[in-house]
Amino acid sequence: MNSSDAPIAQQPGAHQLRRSNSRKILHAAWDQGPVTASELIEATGLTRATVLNQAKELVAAGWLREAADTRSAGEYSKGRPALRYELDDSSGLIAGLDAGQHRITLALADLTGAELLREEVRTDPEAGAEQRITAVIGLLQRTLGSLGVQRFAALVIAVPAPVDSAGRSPEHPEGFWQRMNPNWITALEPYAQLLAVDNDANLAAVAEMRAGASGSFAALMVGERLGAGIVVDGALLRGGQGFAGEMRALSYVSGVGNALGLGYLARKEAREALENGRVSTLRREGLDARQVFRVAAAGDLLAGEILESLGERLARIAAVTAGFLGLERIVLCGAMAEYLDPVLCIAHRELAKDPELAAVQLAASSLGADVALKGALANALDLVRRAAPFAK
Amino acid sequence: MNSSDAPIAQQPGAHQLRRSNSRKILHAAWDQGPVTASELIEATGLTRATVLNQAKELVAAGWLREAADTRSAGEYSKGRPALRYELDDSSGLIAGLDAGQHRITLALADLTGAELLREEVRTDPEAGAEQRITAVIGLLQRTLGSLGVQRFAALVIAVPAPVDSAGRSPEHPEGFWQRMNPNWITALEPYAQLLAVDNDANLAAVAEMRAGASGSFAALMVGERLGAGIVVDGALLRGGQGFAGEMRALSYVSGVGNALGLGYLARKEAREALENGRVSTLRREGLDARQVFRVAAAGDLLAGEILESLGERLARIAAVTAGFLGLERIVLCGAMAEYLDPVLCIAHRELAKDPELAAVQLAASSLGADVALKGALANALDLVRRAAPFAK
DNA sequence: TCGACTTTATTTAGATGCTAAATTTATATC
DNA sequence: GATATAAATTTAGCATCTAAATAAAGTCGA
Repeated sequence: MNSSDAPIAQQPGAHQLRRSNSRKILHAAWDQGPVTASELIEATGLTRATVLNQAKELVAAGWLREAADTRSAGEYSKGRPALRYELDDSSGLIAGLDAGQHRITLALADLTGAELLREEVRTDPEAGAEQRITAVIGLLQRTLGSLGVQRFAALVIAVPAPVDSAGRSPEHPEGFWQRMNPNWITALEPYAQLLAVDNDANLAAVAEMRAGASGSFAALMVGERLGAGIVVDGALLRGGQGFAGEMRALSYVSGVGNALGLGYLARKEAREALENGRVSTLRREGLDARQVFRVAAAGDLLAGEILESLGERLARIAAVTAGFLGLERIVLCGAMAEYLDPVLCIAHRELAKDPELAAVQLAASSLGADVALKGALANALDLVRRAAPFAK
Repeated sequence: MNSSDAPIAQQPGAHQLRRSNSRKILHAAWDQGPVTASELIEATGLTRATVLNQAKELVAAGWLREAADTRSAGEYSKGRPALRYELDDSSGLIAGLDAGQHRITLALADLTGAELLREEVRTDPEAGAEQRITAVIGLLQRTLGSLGVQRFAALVIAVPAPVDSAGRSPEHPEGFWQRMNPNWITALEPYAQLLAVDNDANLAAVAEMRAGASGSFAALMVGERLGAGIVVDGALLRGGQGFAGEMRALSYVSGVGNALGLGYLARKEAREALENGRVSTLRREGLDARQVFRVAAAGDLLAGEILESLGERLARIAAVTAGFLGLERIVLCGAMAEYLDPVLCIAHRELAKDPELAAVQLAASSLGADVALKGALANALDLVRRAAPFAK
């Protein structure tokens, strides 16, 4: 009997998860070339009416564009020619940034993931956070400016430090992690719609996933210091404060004892042996891992011994990491991956001694020295795909 | 100009994810007592019309029931009394089964998770798969029969073996894992609508999560053999063939060397010391871990040494597992957890020596000897909640 | 006991985003 | 130009929501 006016306010908001089909359609169109509506119907299980409707909206929103029709594309067909849509790759740029200790590399790609250009600047490894930030912002502004683009659709930054889910790195006694990750997220916020920071090994793992790895595996960076990106059941692990994949615990593993990288150890062992007067074809000038491998291949005894010790070490590291987590595969990443084969052979031999562990596959990555950067790009692309279609 | 009839068949199906709001409402009503529609509006953000509509349907479907109205429940209020709904807990039973080596325990609970009854049968640890299956089926049939229930809404089985995502266990040289998990999923399919098998340590981890644990931690079973349920970033790890949390790799950890449990080692070390003629108040008859702890508390030197060695061992195990994964916490589970304190103290002392590792919290579970069973129940409840509302 | 008041349920009228089916359009072939 | 084909477009209808108005069920004070 309430005859007063006052309408009862009911919750507004809503509209929640509607429009989920436009995402379906966009995703189905993403990685193929031009697609006809019929193919989209097939792929999404939606009705023709829906597909055409949504496709029209996606074109209006700048996510898709109409391509030449089926007939002109070659496939002969009777009947009315089908409309064809393709991803409007000009509608956004994605970026990956490898902010390493000595070098900062920026890679750009379009929305299909095709790389467009790459820029690189060197930095003083001792440089403070401020300097690094201005160097990166300069690089970004220059690149954006020269392309006449406001900002990137997504930017992912690879850093040599643990990174938690919020993009922060824990404190390090010497402040190294803070220097490597001076809160990039807030610093670079103006330059990308979607932004993420991650550990370089984690991004290497992402790159490996994109290249086909699946299930449970680790991407192990083997150069200067060991660090792993760990994927279990298809999901990248992060852990408290981003510590998953940190290799400090190797100090408890017998026959390993530290988390030093294979490259570092190759140099160190060679240098020490030479200082102790060992005979070898190794030269002290320009002594690096590559030289050790080369000389070993030519039959040098000392270098051979070094590789032997590295191989045994690697086998133990693989056995332990894989053992606790049920990893099926360990992929060795970094610049050394290209010439790591001899060490891999030794490690395989060692692993085969314990049949229970033979299940772990150990292999070198085929993605080259810039895996982390590739992973950053892959991750950036993924961010866009997951968020799309969003307003631009 | 095609005036023929032939209607173009367009995709049927559809209806996909609609009705998602009924799930929202059911979930909001699940763990509270009786709830008014207004409270559901608040909790779900939906309109009154929607909430009442869906609630009505959920009542019809047997998931909710109407409870006494607000007024009669005590809270005074003016105006028209609100309808109140509550979970119809009589509408389904969930079950957890701990299918251990020596003992099989069945626990039943209603849909709120309140435990109703527990049954236990002993089994010959050497019994074959067939025998174990018939024992379990007998137990289930008896229980279902006595309650006059067709089948459980969900049943989760805990087994002492690795279990992959399909519920299978890998082959074990002695066939142990197959005996413990003789493909329970297919064997027990008639007895529950939702069915899952998992490793007991994994389910212990689930129980800990239900009890409030979050982030990254491990539930470590410490009795006869070590085994862990590992949770990273809130997700339970499984790994290839379910091997995540297997502790075989401890054979590579210096000062540990094997995956034997603390209880087993306490007995073994005590027995060996006595055989070597060590003086102690320990008695050889009925020698078990508990006795070692008791005697140590009374000042026995030998027992004290044993606890000391267990503590140091535990510290290393914790450091290694936590180190690789960034675990924030390790919870010790199993029957021993209740009296494990002295060993924990020693382990804490050891961990504190390395400040980098002091971040790992080490604690005994407060969930008692039947953690795995509790986890199985929790998991079963979760299965139902995730699947609900489904046809019954 | 009656009515004012409060808080809720119920009803009614759109809006949205889809399906299903009929209809129209664009092209190739004969 | 008629015919066939395969597509786009239109139209109707349905399910599930929101928004707003209306009815109901109780309390409270006079």
